[in-house]
Amino acid sequence: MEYNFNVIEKKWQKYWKRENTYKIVVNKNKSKYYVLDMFPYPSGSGLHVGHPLGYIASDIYARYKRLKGFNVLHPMGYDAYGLPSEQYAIQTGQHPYMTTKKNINRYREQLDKLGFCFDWDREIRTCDPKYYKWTQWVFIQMFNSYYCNESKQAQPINRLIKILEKNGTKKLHAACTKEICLTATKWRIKSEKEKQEILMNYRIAYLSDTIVNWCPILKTVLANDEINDGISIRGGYPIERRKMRQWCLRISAYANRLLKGLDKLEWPDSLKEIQRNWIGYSEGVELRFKVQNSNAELIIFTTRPDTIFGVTFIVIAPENELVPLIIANKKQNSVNFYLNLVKNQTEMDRIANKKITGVFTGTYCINPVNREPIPIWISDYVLAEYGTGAIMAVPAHDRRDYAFAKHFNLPIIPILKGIDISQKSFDSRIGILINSDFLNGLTVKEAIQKSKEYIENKKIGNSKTNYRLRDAIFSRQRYWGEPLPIYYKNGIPFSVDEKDLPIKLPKIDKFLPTEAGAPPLKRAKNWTYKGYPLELTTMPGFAGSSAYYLRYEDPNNKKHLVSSKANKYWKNVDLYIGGIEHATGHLIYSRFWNKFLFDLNIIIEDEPFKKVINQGMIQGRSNFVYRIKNTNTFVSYGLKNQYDVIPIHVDVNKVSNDILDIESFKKWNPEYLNAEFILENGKYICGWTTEKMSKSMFNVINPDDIVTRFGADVFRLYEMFLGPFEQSKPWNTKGINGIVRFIRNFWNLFFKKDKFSISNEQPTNEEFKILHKALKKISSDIENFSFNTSISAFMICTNELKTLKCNKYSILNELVIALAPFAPHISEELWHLFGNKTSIFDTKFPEYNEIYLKEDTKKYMISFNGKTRFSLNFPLNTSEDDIKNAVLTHIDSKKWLKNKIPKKIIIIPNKIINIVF
RNA sequence: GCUCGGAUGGUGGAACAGGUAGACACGCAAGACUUAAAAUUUUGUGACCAUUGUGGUCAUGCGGGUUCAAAUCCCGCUCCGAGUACCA
Repeated sequence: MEYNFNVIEKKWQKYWKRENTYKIVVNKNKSKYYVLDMFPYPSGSGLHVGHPLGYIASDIYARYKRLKGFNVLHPMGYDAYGLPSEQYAIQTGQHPYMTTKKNINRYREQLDKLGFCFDWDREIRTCDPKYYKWTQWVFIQMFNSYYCNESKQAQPINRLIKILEKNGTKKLHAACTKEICLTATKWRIKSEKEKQEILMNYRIAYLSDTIVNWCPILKTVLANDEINDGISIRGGYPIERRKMRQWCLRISAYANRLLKGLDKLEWPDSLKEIQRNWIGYSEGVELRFKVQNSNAELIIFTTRPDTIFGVTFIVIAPENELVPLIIANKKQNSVNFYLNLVKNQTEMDRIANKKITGVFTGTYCINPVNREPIPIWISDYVLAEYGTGAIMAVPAHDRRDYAFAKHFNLPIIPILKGIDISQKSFDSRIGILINSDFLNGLTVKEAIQKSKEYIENKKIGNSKTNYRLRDAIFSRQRYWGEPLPIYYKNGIPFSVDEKDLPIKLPKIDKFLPTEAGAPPLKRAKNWTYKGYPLELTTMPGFAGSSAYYLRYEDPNNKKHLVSSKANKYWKNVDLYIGGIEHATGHLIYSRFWNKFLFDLNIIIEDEPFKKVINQGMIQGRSNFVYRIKNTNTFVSYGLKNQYDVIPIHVDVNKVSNDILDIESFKKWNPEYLNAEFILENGKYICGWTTEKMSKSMFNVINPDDIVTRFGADVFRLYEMFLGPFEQSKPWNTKGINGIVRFIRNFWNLFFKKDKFSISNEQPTNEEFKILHKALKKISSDIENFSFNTSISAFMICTNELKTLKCNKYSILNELVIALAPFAPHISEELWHLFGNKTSIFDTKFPEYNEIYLKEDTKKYMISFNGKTRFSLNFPLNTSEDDIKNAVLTHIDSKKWLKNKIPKKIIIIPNKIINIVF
């Protein structure tokens, strides 16, 4: 009987829906397993074949775990806030909610066709007020918390106020924007406004003047992970650096925990490495340099205190607050000129201009170790936001300082023995110190240690750990995002009362910023709370996705983000599947939110995702035709070198197995209607290459088309068979026939002349062996995410059973269950043909049994000098001597070995016998 | 620049811990079936040499090394990919 996937797939999709097969509830008798996909942003163009890759893998794994007896939570939802809907709204006036809703429906339709086992009752959308109520709620908790460096966790801001009232800032171990010194008396006499400003210095969600990435075209601020090379990732617009008052999250306070936490996670090493680099741990010292003829002190951070005798100048960032205090009178003009120059360049200019610029302040400071005066310079190669925004320059041992010194003709003092610095600096940390007084003769490592001790003993500085990780800027001057639950009373920000959440996004007539440049929410009527104005900015894209996994655990809870009962059962995500592009964005922010909620005792795990797997990208496979220059003649791929040709992208849907469908190509574009073709072997062969899947390259494959032609099961199997899950690979419909054949062969095992025909005979040992060998490989491959090889095992097994004409129930029943995670529809159909009345997913995954895999003889490879020649079988417990003798006899019988005498015979039990001549 | 990956037939890729390199699949070639094509099916398929057959030589980016034995471990290089970048 022909396998009619159209009928069968629809039938079972309806059945699963009707029977609520995938509805999951807490069940204390079963262990939980939480499989999560990174939820999609529903874009207007729908899914292409690359999108479902991760969903298929998670679906297979979730079904597998379910069959293994776990209570599997496998939800899905939508990350609904985003720039494209907003841009579309600005252009068309259509409310982004409508666009988003339409896109979500389209996504759902496409996802449903693939037969996933999501529990749709738990669906969430980040733009739903019922959901973003909790995003706002977490923000309020952050606003009302500070980070205590002593207990290493978030604490209520009221606790901080009590400490300030009692001791001032003296014993305050709190993460802060900048160090403040204040006595309790002084704190008490501050005005309410002043007090609130001081608290802002400590809150985890705080308002601050920071240098931000401003995109003048989008009229909004962007985070570091939202830009690349000075250009916004969404839209590709240039970025400027501006100082603005913004809401920020003090993620930097968690830097150390975020770094340490990585060690116990089962994440890909590359992903962990990216996060480690992004957090950027560096250990060094902070040194105080007194400014000559002034009370000012410059604090600089260095990881190389051993180079202190090589310091020949100091450089501070143009934005450094101390700049006005330092400039000598006579240099006022030239410094101002330079500061203006720096201010007016965009981020892109700064990156593009590798030019060395800077200006001398006319002022000197004193090297705290050797008391030498050192000139202070200003240059934009020093960043205001890292360390203290000032560096000690050691041109002999730092590439950038070297370039600067050469450019402005400043002295260069080497402090390591026997190095050549005539062409470039010597940056590596290997060598013996010279020119360095008490450090002379030490290795760099020893010198770092000794200089550190010296600096601390002399009280001219202290040890310090710096992180590269910056606080997250949390304000966006946009409409389509969660409103911040903040209102202003006399200019002082207060958080909205929790019982008044959610603060719903107001209706506005236009989605653009106002003419005066205020954020779009300024357009809203009555945008107030208790009569006071509400915050105008909205939350960034990562807000809604930072704790969404918790909401799936208890999606309809009106009182809590997640009940402790639900959280105690479902805990955190066991397996999280998604792209590596979220390494420095979503995956860091969620870890931070999660740790914060953990500190507040709202949840019981301090990491959100135990195991992460990154799926590879599916690239497009573009096809080309070759047009002979200035003609309408196209030449086949193999002959193109004989002509002067221009390659042209051709729609991959007009090509099959790289052979062009000429008629369909002619109709594609009126220009080609009368085209001529130079063929090879009667065919027009197209060239091909691997590129990103995109409309402009005509290489987009729509999963709907594949499903229509081959069915969802074949599509699922083929995506997994394409190659290793974590590797990027091009889509190529060419090989799909292999899967079609496999499914047909598999199906035919159950049928004889169009009739379902299964025998109840006892299988032979050989048949059992075939089955159990496959089961062993399949289950271990699923556990290792090696889906392609596990499908190979199915193919081998199917072919072997086909050869044996085996249609025995005991064999096929188990095989069908094993296939169910991959091809749920066909398996469910066959399962019901066996006479079962419940879903196949309520049964148990078959265990393999070693008994059937046992061999009575052991195969030994016989190799000469390591090169394998032939193999011999020996009964299991043959002694080494017997084996040796047998081998020697065997060699003797070979004519061509007559004159050779073995020097040594090495026997590796059960494996190999190597004979050395 | 720094960090992390990777390189295996015509193609996608197998090879668990160093032990038969190329599983499985695509493609290709030849045969069967067919008026023909498609589909199906059988056989072959790393390269080279030899051949009635058994066989032999070379092969996992390049050059070395360790080992009885290396795609796998070590050292050096080439190329490709990813992340990050005046982070002091």
